[in-house]
Amino acid sequence: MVHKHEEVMELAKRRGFIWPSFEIYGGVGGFYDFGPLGTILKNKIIQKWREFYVIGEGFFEIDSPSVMPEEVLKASGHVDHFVDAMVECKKCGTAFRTADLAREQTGKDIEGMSKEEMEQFIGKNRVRCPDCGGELGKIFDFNAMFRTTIGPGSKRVAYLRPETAQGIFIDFKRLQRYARGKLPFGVVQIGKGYRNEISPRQGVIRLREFTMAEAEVFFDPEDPHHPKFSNCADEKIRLWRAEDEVEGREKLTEVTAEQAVKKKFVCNELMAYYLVLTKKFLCELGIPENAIRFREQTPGQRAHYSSETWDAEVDTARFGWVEVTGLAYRTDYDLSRHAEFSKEDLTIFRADKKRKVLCHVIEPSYGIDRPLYCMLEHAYTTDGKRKYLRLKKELAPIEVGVFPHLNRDGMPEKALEVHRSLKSKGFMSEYDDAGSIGRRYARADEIGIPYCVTIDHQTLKDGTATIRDRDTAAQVRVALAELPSILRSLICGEVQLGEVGEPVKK
RNA sequence: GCGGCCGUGGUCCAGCCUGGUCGAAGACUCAGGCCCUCCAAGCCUGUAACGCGGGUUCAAAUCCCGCCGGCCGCACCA
Repeated sequence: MVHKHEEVMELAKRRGFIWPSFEIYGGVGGFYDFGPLGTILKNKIIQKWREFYVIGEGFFEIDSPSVMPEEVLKASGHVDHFVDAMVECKKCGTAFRTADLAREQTGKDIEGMSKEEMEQFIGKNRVRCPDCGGELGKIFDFNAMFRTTIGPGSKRVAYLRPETAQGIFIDFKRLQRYARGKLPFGVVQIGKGYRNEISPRQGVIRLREFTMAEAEVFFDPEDPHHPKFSNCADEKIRLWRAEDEVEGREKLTEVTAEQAVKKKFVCNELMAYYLVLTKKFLCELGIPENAIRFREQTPGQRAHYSSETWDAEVDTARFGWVEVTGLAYRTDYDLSRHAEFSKEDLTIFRADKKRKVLCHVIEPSYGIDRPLYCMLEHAYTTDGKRKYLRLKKELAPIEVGVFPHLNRDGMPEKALEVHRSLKSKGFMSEYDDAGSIGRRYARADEIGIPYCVTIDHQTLKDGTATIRDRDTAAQVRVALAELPSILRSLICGEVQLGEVGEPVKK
C-alpha cells in the first residue's frame, strides 16, 4: 500500500508534523523539520524513552557535543571504517564501492587495502565497470561523516558525531566514579547524529541529521546479568537469526527471553533483557506487537565495533521492515581503543571481586525519527469518509479539544473558560470555534486528538459537557467540575469512556 | 553518484506537445461573515501558485541549458 505512505506524509506536511527542510530555497535531501505537532510528538517519544531508561533502568543521562575532534573518531574506528573507497567509470560515470567490485569480479577481499594498493589490484585484475565494461578511474574516498574544522585555520579537523555513544565512552572515567563502582551501570544520551548519506531517499527513514537515543550498559564480562531479568524472562520475542538469514531463510523463531539465553540465540542475559525492553517500548508507542521483530545482523553487516547486533524492525506499508533500534554487543572495543589512544586507564577496580575489570558494553541505540514515522503510519486509519490518527492517547500532541457547540448564547465564552482551565492544569488543550461542529471533530480526528469536549446549551443550564472519543465518536456527559480528573484517567487509559458518564443519545 | 520520469496556491489538479487569447482555471482546505441544537451541510467574501537561475524570442507556465528537489531502477546505508 504505497498509497498510505503518501496520505500519511501529505497529512504530516499539511497539519504540521513533518516538513522538508530549507523548502523556500528548494530543499536539501535528507533533512526534515518537525513542525509544531511533530515536535510535540517527538518530545513525547523522548519523554517515554526517558521513562524507560532514565527512570526505569536508573541510567545516567549526559549531554555532550555534536562536534568531535578527529582523535576521538580515529580511536573509535570511525575515521577508518566510515570511509568508503569509491571508483568511477571513466566511460559512463557510474560510481561504485571499489571493494564490492573487486569481490564480485575476482572473489578477493580487498577491504582494508590502501588506495594505491586498490588501484594496483584493479589494474592487475582488470576490474571493469559492471554496467558498460568501461575502464575505471581514480579511487576516491567518500567519508560518510560531515567534516569541519575547529577554530580559525584548517588544522584542527573535526567531524559531526555519527553516534552519540562516543561522548559517553570518552566520559567513562568520570561516569564510573559517579556510579561509585557499581556494575552494571548505564549511561544514556539523546541528541543529534549525522551521516552524510550518498543518496538519501525514503523521506524521514534515511536522514542526514537525525535524533537518536542511545544507552551504553557497562558490565563485567564475567557477570552479564541484569538484576530485573526475572521480570521479563517469560516475555516472548520474535527473532530472525543470522544463521537463517545467511542461508536465505526468512524464518522467525519465537522464544521467551529466558530460552533465548539458554539456547544461546543471544550473547547474554543483558542482551535478552534489552530486546524485551525494546519490544515493550515500541508497543508503548502504539506499534502492534505483530509488526515488531528482531533481526540479527550477519557478520558482514555488522559495524566494526560489534560482535553481535540485533535490529528491532517495524513493519511498514511503504518501506517494509524498517530498522528502528540497533542493539549491539560492543564488547570492550570502545573502552580498550580509547584507553590505547588516550593512554588513560579505563578499567574499574571491583573491590568485591578484588580485580580490575575492563567493562563490556551492550548498547541499545534508538532512532527517534523512524519510530515517529512508524507511529504515524500505524496510527493512520481510514473508516469510510473519516480519517484519523489512532495515536496512543498519552502520546497525542494535542490531548483535548474544546468547542462551543454554537457560536452564540455565551457558549464560546464558557468554552474558552473551560479551555483555559484545562491548560492551567497542564493539559495540551486546543480551542476551536471555526466551522460546523462536525468539521471541528474531523479536524481534531485528523491530528489524533483523543478527546473533544463540547459546550452546549445544557452546559449553561447544569454545568455539564460532553466528551467525545476519537476512535468511536461516542459521547458521554460529565460535570465540568470533574472534567480534569476524568480526562486525566481517560488519557492514561485507567478508565473507558463508558465508565465516566452518561452516554449521549443521538 | 549514474540513468529514466517529474516539479503550477496549503492539498489535488487543468494548461505545456502546437509560445501570444494565462492579467493562470477548477475542486478541496484555510480565513472573515451569514445561518445552524452534535459529526467535513449550505450561502457570501477573501488569501493564496508556474522550484531556482540563465538562454532563445517582439512575446515563455509552455521551447533550450544548468542547478535544486521528488519518484523509480542501479549503487550506497559504518
